[in-house]
Amino acid sequence: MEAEPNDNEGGRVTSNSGTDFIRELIQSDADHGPYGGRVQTRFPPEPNGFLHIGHAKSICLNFGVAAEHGGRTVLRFDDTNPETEDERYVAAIREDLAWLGFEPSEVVYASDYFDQLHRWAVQLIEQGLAYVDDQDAETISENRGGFTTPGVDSPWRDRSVDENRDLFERMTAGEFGEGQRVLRAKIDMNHENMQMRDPVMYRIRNQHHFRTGDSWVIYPTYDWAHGQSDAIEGTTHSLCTLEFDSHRPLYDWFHGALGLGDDRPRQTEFARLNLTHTVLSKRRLLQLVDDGHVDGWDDARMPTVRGLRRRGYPAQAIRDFCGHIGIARVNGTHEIELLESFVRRQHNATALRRMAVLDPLEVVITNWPDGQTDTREAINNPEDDTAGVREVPFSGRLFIERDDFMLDPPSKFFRLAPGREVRLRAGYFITCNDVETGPDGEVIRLICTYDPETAGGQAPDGRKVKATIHWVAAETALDVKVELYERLFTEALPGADGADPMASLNPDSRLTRTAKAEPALADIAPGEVVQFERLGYFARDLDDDPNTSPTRFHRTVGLRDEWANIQKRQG
RNA sequence: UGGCCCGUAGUUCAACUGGUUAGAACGUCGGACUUUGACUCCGGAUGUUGCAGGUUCGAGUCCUGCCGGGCCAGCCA
Repeated sequence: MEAEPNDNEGGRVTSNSGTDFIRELIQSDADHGPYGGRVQTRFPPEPNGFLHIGHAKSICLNFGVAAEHGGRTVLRFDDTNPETEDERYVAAIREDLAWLGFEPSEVVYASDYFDQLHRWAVQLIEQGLAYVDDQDAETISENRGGFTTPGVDSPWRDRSVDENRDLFERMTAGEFGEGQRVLRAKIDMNHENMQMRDPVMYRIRNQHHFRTGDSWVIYPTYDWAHGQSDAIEGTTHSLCTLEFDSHRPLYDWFHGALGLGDDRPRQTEFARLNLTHTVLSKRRLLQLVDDGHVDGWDDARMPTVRGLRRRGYPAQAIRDFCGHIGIARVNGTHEIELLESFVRRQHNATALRRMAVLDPLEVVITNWPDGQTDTREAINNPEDDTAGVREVPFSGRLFIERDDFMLDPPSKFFRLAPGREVRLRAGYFITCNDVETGPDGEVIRLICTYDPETAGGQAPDGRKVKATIHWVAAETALDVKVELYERLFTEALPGADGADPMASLNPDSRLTRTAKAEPALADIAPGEVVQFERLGYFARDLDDDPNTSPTRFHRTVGLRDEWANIQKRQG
């Protein structure tokens, strides 16, 4: 693995260093670990929500490291809690995973292992390492103790093996109500690690499970199901986020108690992804949806895979980002700008160019032959010779961007102003001779002339212009709805210092405009991303009717904008 | 309050496991180029490696103590 830092060959970007502590561990295990060179990972989502960019990091890691060693990655749905889980999430997760570009070696469910888990639970009971507790949830919680106070043994902790076995079978058979009894591991109520104070293995839930139906009324907890599922599948490296660090001793304890061999799975934790100006917790995302701050899980402002997809973020850019940010044990927050830079890099190479005007200002060309329409040829993508050219209609009445004109421009402003000449991209040079203003002094129309000698954009006399601006011919313009997005949260770290994250929700995170666009925009398919010249990348809505002219675009990300920086600096 | 994890440019990560002047990306600033103020190219700035001691010829790396942040007391995952 001699990857150069930030190697961008073939459009694939490697991580900062090309390696990380997890890859080093796996390499070492592959060389002389207990797995005989085998590497197997798993991605274990709970089917109760949609995948987001944080999951993408985990997916890239799990699938990435396995692939690097010719290993396998299992997609395992962690369906141990029928309360919130549902089939529809399974479908969505599989779809998102495929869109991200990953194919699992196998698709399984923790519920596939319910029989085995149950047999193992009985085994632990017989070994005297698990017991049925009759205490209710509140009492169990009280008796668990605190960080500085030891726990109190349950009065049912020393039941006989026979009684435990009998009670557990009756739990399984549905003789008791929810919350009446649980199965607990018998470890140490005085352990300094709270996870080891006799954790619950099974609880009673009289609920219909979307896969096992009504055949079970007891369901394994995460701690009991997860590590054992890993073991059943032959996972070698169980990679999870930092908050499970304190669960690792328990993860290992179960395997040890069951007498698993040295080739049992090992858990390694890494930092979850955080991104500025957004939230990534399931709870917060749900809140955004439920409170109607966004249209749904697939709203283009959501950091969900579906949201990013609608927004026009390419899977490749997401993968490159995940590969680049690396893996560490430090809980940090990545700047969303980094993700955006990968999105731009990708689209710059591949996106077709089109012209659209978001805030139209009318331009009348006084020396243009009345009623005549000309056709200009424009390059589809200067970064890609194979993308070809297209025809753009030109006429005596045009729209340009309101921002591209100033009545009284500062010295740094290069664009159009009274008496100034600029180039219309792929068109002609035009000069502004006069300005029509409305009652409040606002500019409503520019009176210009064009230079017929500058067709194609070059002046035969060699004179230069300081700016090239985009434009659209009025008569042939398409009206399209364009969604402009700003940060979902104004604060870089919503909820920092204990604040309510929702307090920094940006009320103007979406701005809808009706843009004037050139006719060739009709060539763009739903889901496809184009560059509106000088403005940014825009994705045609996925649900737009492919048989009609485009009606809706989402701004994926703006272009880098030096002029905006200059303005910002000068206040 | 106890235990565990973690502190390296603004941000995220490197630093060949104790060895020369601590690097890169994104961001930022300046310049070149330009029919996108984009892209590309060149260059600059930003570090008391959290702090204080210690070991050593030599410490970002090892040790001790502080400080700061995160996680843990669900029958959630």
